[in-house]
Amino acid sequence: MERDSPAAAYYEMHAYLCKALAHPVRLLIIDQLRDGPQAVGDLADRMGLSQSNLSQHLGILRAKRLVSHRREGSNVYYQIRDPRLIRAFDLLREVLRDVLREDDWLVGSFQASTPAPLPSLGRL
Amino acid sequence: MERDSPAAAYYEMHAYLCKALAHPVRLLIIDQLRDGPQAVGDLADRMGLSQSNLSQHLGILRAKRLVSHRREGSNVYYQIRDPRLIRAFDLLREVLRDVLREDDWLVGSFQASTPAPLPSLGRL
DNA sequence: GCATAATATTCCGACATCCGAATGTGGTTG
DNA sequence: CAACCACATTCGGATGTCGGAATATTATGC
Repeated sequence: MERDSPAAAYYEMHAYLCKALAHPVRLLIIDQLRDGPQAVGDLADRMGLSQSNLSQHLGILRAKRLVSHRREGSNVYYQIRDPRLIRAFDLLREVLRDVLREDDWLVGSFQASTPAPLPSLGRL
Repeated sequence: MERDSPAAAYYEMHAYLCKALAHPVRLLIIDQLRDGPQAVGDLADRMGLSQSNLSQHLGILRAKRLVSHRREGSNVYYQIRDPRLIRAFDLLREVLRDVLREDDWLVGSFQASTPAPLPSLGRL
């Protein structure tokens, strides 16, 4: 494949989109928006995140056109743009479940290399 | 807020998996393995990547259990473990297509001047 | 207009990822 | 075993990402 072919550009953009999924907080946000729009404040409360940090993550999802937002009064409501995003999310989660079932992976390489903790939430 | 709840750990691992998709070269690899196993050397030739770099990316996919590998003679063959990975790949590519159609986010602007902070990953 | 609430953006130090070069490892061939 | 081949791993510097604090923006109520 040529280095700067249109195909290569497509993979770059695809990766650019996927980077939005490559962070636990943003996955949590997507999962929270699964059943409809949510106001930023409510999300922050429920997720136990700082306002600034949540807003930054929402900004990333917004820049990549994965969520849309509208003002309503003094609040801003975010929602998922495309339901296929949820389907992709769920597919990857299924893959993850099977990976975890196959071998004892959790106690192996993962925990060693990722010390980052997270606020809790939600249904699995 | 329990920062180490099982739910949070799940999102962390989900993100850890997604990071494998968050790079154009690894997406290209996944696409190349779509129709069956491939030897490392063939992949390197076809993609025009350095041996070292390809091997590092394969190592990441392998560590996350997204591909499996087997020796055969002096070659090593890689393949996708779970077809749902391909489905997720395709879903996200569809979402990308529509995103690009909605706003004219790409056309002409991707290569010359970046409207939103699109990352330039040097060379593919 | 002023004060306040809700959200966004900027700045910056800490940490993670990327890639090439060099080096290591295991299998094959003579 | 020695020389190669196919591939993996390590090292290091450049570059990118993260999150908190501070600051800016946009509405609402008075």
